[in-house]
Amino acid sequence: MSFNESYAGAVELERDGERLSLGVAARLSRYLQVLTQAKKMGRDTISSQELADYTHINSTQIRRDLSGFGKFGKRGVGYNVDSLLSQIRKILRTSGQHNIALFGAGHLGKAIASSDIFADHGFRVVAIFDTDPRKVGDPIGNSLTVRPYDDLGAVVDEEEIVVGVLAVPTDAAQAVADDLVGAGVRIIFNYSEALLQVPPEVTVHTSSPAVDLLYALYFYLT
Amino acid sequence: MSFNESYAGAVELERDGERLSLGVAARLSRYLQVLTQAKKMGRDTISSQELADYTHINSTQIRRDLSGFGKFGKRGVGYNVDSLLSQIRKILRTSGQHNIALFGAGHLGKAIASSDIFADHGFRVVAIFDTDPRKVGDPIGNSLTVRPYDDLGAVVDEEEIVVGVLAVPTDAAQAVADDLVGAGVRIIFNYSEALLQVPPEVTVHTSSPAVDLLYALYFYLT
DNA sequence: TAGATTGTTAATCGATTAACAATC
DNA sequence: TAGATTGTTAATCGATTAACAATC
Repeated sequence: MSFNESYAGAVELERDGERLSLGVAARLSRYLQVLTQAKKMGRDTISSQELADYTHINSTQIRRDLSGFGKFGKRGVGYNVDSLLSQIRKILRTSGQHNIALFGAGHLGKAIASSDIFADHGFRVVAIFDTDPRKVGDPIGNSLTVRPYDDLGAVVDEEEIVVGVLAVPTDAAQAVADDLVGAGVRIIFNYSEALLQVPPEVTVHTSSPAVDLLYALYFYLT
Repeated sequence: MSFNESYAGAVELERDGERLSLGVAARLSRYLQVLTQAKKMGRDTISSQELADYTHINSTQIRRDLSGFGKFGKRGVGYNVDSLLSQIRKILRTSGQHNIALFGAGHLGKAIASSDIFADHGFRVVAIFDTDPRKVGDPIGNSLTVRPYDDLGAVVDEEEIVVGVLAVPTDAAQAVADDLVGAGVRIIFNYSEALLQVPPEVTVHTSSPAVDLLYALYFYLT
């Protein structure tokens, strides 16, 4: 492994599997999201202040986060969108391809499956399941069709699924979580309101669009 | 105004419009969400450790957050679910009724409109709009029908809309935001990927289910 | 009593912010 | 050069964590 002296901060990242902190990873992801959109809008450069306006993250914090990994900006100009995009992708290791299975072909499942945000960032939704036989075979998004729930185990193995996303009704969520754990999946994304019980080696992340809205409203309305 | 000595922390909250910090408000909302679900599951009490397991917030942090407003727990037992629910609701002032207008009757719009989480917390989606004339009049959720987009101004006035939620395609979001601002709405929730330009007195909160997933995956996968 | 869990302290770490020299 | 914006320092604030007496 070799690296330039001026990227001393990046050493931190590489050193014996040392992870980014949750906070830094979250912020870098948000910069990535804004940069991706800025690029689509044809922007060449962007300043830390503009990133701050869009993310509500303090501009000093942004410059600090970035300068920890190298000198990516030009004083008086800002950051080059393309170059910053590729730097952050490198830091977040988004080059790897990770496969996702989605459960529930209802409104939320369709909304998630149709989003182009995964393709934008190197993730792929490779399967969508539903227990309703009438939905099996329905086309979803560009390239998927709804599969029968019983295929879960086989698909997890064959497609190397690392994440299961639950967009099912609250009272169905625990059963799906159990089956995913049984199939060897260690990361579960829960968009239902269920409080899931899983073994300690499995990580559950719960959030839902409506809950996000609520949380922010509490703040803005007071 | 009168209050018990033992609730000294709450004074902080009442004192001349002093706000909760963003962090505290966010965490209290998450406790509320877990408590609501725990209550539905028939639980009577819950410990700070259980809240920590479900929210991934440190249990000491949780006890600290709560003890700032009063002594809500019983040592050796935990917190009474009902009583903690009502205390947090009081702190977050969720008694008030706030009306929301939703834009976009696609998959995400329908998913949000059908969620019962708003009703659970004193918010109401009172209108859903779409520019597609074929969707106008369609029933959504329990009590709504899709309204024509041109009714926006009138509905904002008549229904006292305080929040506009954008579940529209990215390239349509800015136009809706402009119209909402023109109608006097000051809080916009953006579930599209668009980077919205609004006047300084308007707050935009951008998030989308797929982006949330991305952000957390970066962390869990490394 | 014995076991469990709160409420609280103290120590540490990371986030936030203002300020400003460096420099494009 | 003049204006803008980065990279970085220093000071402050809030979050995190361990530890433990109080007490249910």
